[in-house]
Amino acid sequence: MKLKSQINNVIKDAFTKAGIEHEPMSVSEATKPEFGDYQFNGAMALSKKIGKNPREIAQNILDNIDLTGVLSKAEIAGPGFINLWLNPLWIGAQCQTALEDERLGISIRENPIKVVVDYSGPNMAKQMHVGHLRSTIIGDTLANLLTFLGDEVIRQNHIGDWGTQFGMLIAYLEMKDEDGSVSLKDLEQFYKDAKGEFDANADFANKAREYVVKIQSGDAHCLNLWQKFIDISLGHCEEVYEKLNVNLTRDDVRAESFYNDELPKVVEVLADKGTLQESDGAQCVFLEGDEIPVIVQKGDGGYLYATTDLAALWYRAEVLGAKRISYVVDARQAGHFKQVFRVAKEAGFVPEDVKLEHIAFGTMMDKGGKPFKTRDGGTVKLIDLLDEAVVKAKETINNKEDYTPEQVDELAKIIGIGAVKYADLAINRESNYIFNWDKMLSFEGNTSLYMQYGYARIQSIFRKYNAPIEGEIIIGDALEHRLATMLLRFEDVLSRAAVDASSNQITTYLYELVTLFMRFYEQNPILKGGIDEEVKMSRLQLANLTAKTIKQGLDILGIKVVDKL
RNA sequence: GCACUCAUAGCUCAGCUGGAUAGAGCAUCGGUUUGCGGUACCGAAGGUCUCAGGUUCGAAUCCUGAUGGGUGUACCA
Repeated sequence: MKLKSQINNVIKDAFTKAGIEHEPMSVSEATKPEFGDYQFNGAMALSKKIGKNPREIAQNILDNIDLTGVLSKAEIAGPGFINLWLNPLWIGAQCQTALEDERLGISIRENPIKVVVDYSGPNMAKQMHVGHLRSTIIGDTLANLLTFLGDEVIRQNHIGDWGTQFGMLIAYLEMKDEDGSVSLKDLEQFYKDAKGEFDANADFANKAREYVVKIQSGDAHCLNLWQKFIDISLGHCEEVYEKLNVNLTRDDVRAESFYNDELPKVVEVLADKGTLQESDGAQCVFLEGDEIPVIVQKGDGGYLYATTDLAALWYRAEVLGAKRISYVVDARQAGHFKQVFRVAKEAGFVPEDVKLEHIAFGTMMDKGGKPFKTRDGGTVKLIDLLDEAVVKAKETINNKEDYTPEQVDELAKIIGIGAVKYADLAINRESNYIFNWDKMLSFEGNTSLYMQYGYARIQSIFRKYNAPIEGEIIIGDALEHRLATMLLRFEDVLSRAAVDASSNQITTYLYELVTLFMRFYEQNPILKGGIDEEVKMSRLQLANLTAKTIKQGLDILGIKVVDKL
């Protein structure tokens, strides 16, 4: 239900009837319940354009506003605000419609576009660490969200599988002379060992360098080893994706190496356009206003990540046909993407109408506000963090004796992983955020457990009331009215979150929804004695729609729900 | 040096295209129960939105400057 545009239409009609030629600005949610459900603030803005005083304009709009359908009441307040009340009959009916629909009344985009979401992007030389968490889950949420709204989403995992370090790694793999399944269990250690050998053993170092060249020139033996290495390393990542409940598969992988053949062409095209300049032996594009050039080819002839990114942009826009390309990458790379996007547009790798965006996010910090590290200063492996979350989640489960050990484990997984993801997604992605176990595993405040608890509580109602539900949703009091309105806002929230790629708009909404439901439920009994049958039916349906909305919202965030906690 | 970014309650954070008395949670203090899941709900207290100007009928939000923090600054990705 596109609630806001429904209300906007009513205002628009009022404008037409009132003979106001201007396009009305959009209504917004009322800041307080006393001010109604929505408010229209456009009268003040119009006052100068039309040359009348705002209250007069507001009165004119008010006189022409239709109060028989969507709205039931409208009032002028203050300098010219128009406060709007939704019609209880109408919102009741709309909730009913939503409840009967699989998609909860949320429309599928009429003009869907192809969107590439580039996220996760682990380095095959190392194990995934906490730094990959945000890219992975923010990107996954964006992809889930756009898919749900009807866009054609192409997930792209731009893994780092190319570069000088791989010569060293496969040379070391060969030296160990085994299939890799043992020594690659701990990539971090393997990398360290290889590096140790590289530094200590000149013969090995030479061989490593030799292997870099061999891979790049397509030597079968080396490529074979390299492939084996990548397969195992990617397998580690997939374990993490599985644990994280993230929808990335091998089909989504377009590695750096995938673009190898295109790299010389990128440089050629730029040279043909005349945008290329040599500087200190390197091939560069100097952008107007930027001091630092974009280097696309090194002095020794090698290519750089900007080159690969340009090739990838071309591939995504021209081959895949994307109209929106979203890079979910650490905010520190803002400068890089700004430049690469400009070059891509100016050189025509990407058509003008394609939207390129860097979905930047901040760093994960520890309690002291420092970048998140292990006690000895190393990076925290993502898999360890997730396992710890599950262990800690287990401690929060109260009546373990009600479940089998397997059920407890399953529950702990859902709760623990959900808590980590929710805590991250609930923060405005652009700011750094402080990682805090106690906070994220708390049942209080804007946490996943509060949502889970709310959801489980509703499920408990339906376990108790196991009979057919008939009748209509009747909006009887103020809390029901607010709850129903909140439920109908879901699509507006999702649309907005899709534009801004901001998951925290979804979490904020869910938190408000659950809070509102808890209040509603506190004051409006459902299954207690003395409740009128019609009212009971109505409230059961509101509860049901609330639960479905929570579930759908968390599903987009990639978080599972459980019926019992 | 230059560029980008952030600054909101003791703490952690919301605040959408500028709108009415700036909102939550934690912590503090107080209240609600013969309890449909109290891991809940209600209330109190807590703010010169870093500072100084400007634009506007109207600014936490937009612009300029200052201060303080973070990040980036050509052949790594």
